[in-house]
Amino acid sequence: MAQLLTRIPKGTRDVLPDEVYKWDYIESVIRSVCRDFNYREIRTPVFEHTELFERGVGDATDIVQKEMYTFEDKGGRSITLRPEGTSPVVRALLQNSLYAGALPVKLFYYNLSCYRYEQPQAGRLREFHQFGVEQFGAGSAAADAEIIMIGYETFRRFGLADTLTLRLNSIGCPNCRKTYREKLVAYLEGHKSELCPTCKERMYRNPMRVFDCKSEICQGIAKDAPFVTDNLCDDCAAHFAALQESLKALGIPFVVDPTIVRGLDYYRGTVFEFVTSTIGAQGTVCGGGRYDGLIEELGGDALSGIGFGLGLERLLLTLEAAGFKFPAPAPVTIYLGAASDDGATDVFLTKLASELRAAGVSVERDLMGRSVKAQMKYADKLGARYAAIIGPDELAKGAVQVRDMQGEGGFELALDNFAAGLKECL
RNA sequence: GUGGGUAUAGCUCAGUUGGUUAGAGCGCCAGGUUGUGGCCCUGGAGGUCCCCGGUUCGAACCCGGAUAUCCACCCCA
Repeated sequence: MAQLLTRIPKGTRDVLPDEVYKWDYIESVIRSVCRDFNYREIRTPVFEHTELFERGVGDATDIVQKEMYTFEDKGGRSITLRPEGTSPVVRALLQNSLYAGALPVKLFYYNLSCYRYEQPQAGRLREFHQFGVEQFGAGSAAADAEIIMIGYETFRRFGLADTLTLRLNSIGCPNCRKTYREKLVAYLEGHKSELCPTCKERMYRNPMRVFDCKSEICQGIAKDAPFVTDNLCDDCAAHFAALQESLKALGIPFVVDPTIVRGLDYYRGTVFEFVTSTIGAQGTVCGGGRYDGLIEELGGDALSGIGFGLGLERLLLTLEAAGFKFPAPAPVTIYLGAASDDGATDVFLTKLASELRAAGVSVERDLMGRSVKAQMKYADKLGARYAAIIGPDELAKGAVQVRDMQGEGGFELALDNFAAGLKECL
């Protein structure tokens, strides 16, 4: 390789021409899902004021900040590249009073690029892309079920319904969570001496992390620890039960997993993840939950919200691991070659290509001045449906032999009516 | 931030105990008579063996460092 001036930044990816069609296909499927559920697209800027992403309180904040791409712009404002999709959407909802119309407000975003300063690994990049849905105003279990259904339906349309596991949990409202937290900490304090150093250290800061600690000893302790799901208040328990009933009625398989945690305080009640084991250690393809506290946190009136984010790179990895066959893009319809490099032929090819394109036929013409044989090889490589080689003979005769590149033989077409003639053969 | 693996042609990779002009497959280009692809055959182009230093008569190979990348940990809004 030649000495390059610079390479792509760590944790970022080029999407090359040979793989763009996969992204196009994913987009078309996801847009069809959003249309069927009647969600409307919203687009927000790549960067926001840093305060927007700093809203969480407590220890989560500085952990979060460590991974944010934050800088000062020329006007002295603190700017951050969005690390996630939900808070910009909430900001836009409030700023544009989208809540003032009929509720619920149902929004989605697609191919939202997000930025986090992390150590890259399988399924984890510094720039990644998300599809997400957000729904505001409905606090019912039916609303939860609809959001989860969108995720499930998306995976189902990709043939991944059996590849992914839906994990479901309720982390309760602030009241029952507080009670539960005290209970859990008290339990852990009883085993303090046995816990691994990490768990000991985060016992007060983030006690629920003990549930996904890798240490066998901690797992043994966690097994008998009190679960959130057994310690919900009556309202939260009823909501969670109703959601599970809905999912059962819909035939959506799930497992209740009390270890699913959300780091930030504004999460309420339902949280869920769609997880796969086929793409490495970062197997959460889709994660979401109810965030009834966020809207107030950002200065709005009390309004419930629920949504999910779905990692498009991880979705692509999952599809490829499953051997998914993406529909191939249509190759060029016809290759126009030059039998000689005289000016008249060249001008004629230019005009003919232009006519065909104006008629909606995709055309590639010789630009390299290569031999006829080399041009035919090139047309073959392109996967062109047809090829026609034009030179003085054809111009004199007013007709050309069109070769069928997918089979044998071909047919003759008049040059003065070529576009119309070719379209009849398509 | 921490740990491990890897780094040789455009791509995927060989490369002997350290020894002369560093290889294969694929891809690319050109030929296999005059103006027609696929299969086959022949030829060609293309390499600072990631970079810097060390050991040695001699380094792609051994040693040290740096960088990049992959994977995992951490974390996961």
